[in-house]
Parts: sequence; structure tokens; C-alpha cells
Amino acid sequence: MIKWSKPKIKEFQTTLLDWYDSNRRDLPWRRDHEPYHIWVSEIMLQQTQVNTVIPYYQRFMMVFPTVEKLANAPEEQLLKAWEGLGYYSRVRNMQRAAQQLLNDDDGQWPHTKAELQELVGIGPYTAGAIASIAFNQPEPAVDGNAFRVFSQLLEIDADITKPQTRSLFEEAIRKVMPTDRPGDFNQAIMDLGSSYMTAKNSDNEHSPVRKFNQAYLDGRLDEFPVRSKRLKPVDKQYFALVIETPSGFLFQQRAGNELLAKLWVFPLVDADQLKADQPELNTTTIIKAIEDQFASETEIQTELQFIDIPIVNHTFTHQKWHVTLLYANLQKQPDLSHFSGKVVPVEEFSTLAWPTVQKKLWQAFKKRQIQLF
DNA sequence: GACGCGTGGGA
DNA sequence: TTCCCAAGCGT
Repeated sequence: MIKWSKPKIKEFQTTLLDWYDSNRRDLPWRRDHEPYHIWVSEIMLQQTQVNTVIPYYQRFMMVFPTVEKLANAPEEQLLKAWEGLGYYSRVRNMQRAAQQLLNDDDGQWPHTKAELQELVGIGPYTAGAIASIAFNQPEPAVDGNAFRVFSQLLEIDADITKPQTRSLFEEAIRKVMPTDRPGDFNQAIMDLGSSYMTAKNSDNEHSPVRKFNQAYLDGRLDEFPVRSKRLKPVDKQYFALVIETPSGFLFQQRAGNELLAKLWVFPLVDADQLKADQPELNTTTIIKAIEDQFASETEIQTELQFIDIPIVNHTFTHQKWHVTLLYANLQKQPDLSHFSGKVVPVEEFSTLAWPTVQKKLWQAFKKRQIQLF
């Protein structure tokens, strides 16, 4: 697979690391090699851009400065710290891993990639990153950058979305990695992948490793990396029930096994489900059906009204939600003993972890309130 | 091995 | 708007 000579490999290492030494980005998690710092940053950086992560990382370290603080934090505080970052299971897994570390390993970090990968939430990439950066182990850390950079340098045409392709890249990278500075090497590849060798608008003409880049030399950059197309998000229709009572608005917590697990949203009614169960429903009878369904689940009687604002759209990786707002203002405090959620006054909204779609729903509702004046 | 899991940015 | 992408992992 690798046809590079030993001198060429050595020259590549020197070129890359010299460039890195004078051009490395000054990032908050690069101030030291504390495994806790590396770990938190790597989890946050999964499928998330550096500029997005920086403020989250800084806040997180203020609130959870140690593994112990993280392990013992209440879940709502965890989710609040992660609010807006997405892929919320990451932070819940991180707390489980912190507890694993304290209970099973007496708080001592394992140094090997294999042992690191036993911690929940740490996969082959993150284990390689921690092992190489924090513990100086000569392990590849193959993320999207490494896939892009090495697929171009070596013209590797394996589909990077296939799980089996990872080992192919790891073997190639092991052969060009220096044993003395593996952490810097891996980070240099990432900096390269976010500067000269980006996915879009790349600038390979000025790349420090352009003469090692076979795809560039062959004019075949657009052919690498090879990846199969992802599926289109599935359309889903919902009604969001904005129910105002004398003591606040009704909220429900998402179940632990579903999208947006453990986050707080307005009560949602699955419109597709409703249509499937009662195909005779039309626009004038649907509100009554929703009122009935809500009453049967919560014993709360409501008189809902459509809100005359556009439907709120929100796209996730694999679902596209189309949400219609319905509003009810209950003058009398309802019996909440059969309601699974809770009532929250506006002043306390900031204590709840909201997903972005809930922020959009609230904004849309507020905008409508203003229009009434 | 395929799928579920968020969000924001850029073309 | 729509599409693709960005420091992936668990099941």
C-alpha cells in the first residue's frame, strides 16, 4: 500500500512537524497534556467544529474542573453544560466513563489505546488521540481529517464510510508516523486538514506537504476521499402544545432512548401517528382529537387554538421535523397528578436544557405574542 | 454492518 | 432551500 522509501518518510515527518511547530493553532486544550483535558476536548470535537467547541470547553472546565466533579455532577447540570452542542449521549457517556475510571481504575488513566477504548464513549479515534497526545503512544488517530489527508496523499480509494476501511488507513499511517512525536504528528494532520487540505476550498498549491500529495500531483484531488452518500432525512410532522397555566408553561422530558434524550420540550403530538390511527381527521377536527388524546394521557382539559405563524422546521441528521404550534391559556391551574412533565415559569426556563428545536419553538411563539399587540 | 444520534456553517 | 460537511460512537 505504502510505496514511500525510508528517506521520503523521514522527509515527510520533518516537513510536517516543522510546519506544525511554527503554525500550530493555540487552542485551550493544547495548553497542557492532561488526559482529562484531552479527553473532554476530543469528545466535544466529535463531529463538531473547533470554533463551536471553544466556548463550550472553557465553560465546561469552569464547572467540571476534574474527573471527580464530572462523575458526581447531577444530570441536569451536565445537559445544561452541553445544551446546543448536540449528540447529547456524549456527555452522559462521559459521566459514566468518569465513574468507570474512579471505580474500576482507582482514578488512574490507562495509557494504552486498547484500555482507553474500554471506557464508554471512547472509540478507536478518541482512544488513539488520547494515547498519542497525553501518553506519547505511537497510535494513529483516524478522524475525518486523517481520512481526507491520507486518502489524497496516498490515493487510497477505499470508501471511508465503511468500518473496515479504518484499519487500512491505520496501517498506512503507522508506517509514516514518527515514534518520538506521535501526538504532535496526529495534531499536525488535523491542523493540515483544517487549513490547506480542507474538504471545500482547499489550498493545496500552498500546502507544506504538496510535493507528497499524489492526488494533487496527478490533478485528481476531487476523487478523494471516496465516501458513499448519506441518506436523506425522513420527514416527520408534529404538533407542539404550548400550554400556559397561572404558574408557568407545561414541559416534558424526552425519554432516555429517543432523539434528544433527557432534554425538555413542549409536549409533542406525533401528527403522522394521529393520522394513521384516525385517517378520517381533517383540519377542523384535528384539534379536538389532540385535545382528547392529551386529556386521556394527562387528565388535563384544554381548548387549543392554532397559532397563525409558519410551521417551525428543524432538520436533524436523519429526521426533518415540521412542527405546528397549538396554544392554550388555562386560567385555572390544572390537576397535574397524571402529567408526566412539569410546569415551569418563564423566569426558570434557563434552568432547563433545551434542544435547538425547542428554542425555535419558543422564539416562534414569542414572535406571535408580539404580533397580537 | 447499517443505522440512530444534533448542530452550525458554507456554497 | 437544499446539500454537504465537521476532531465518531453505540448498538
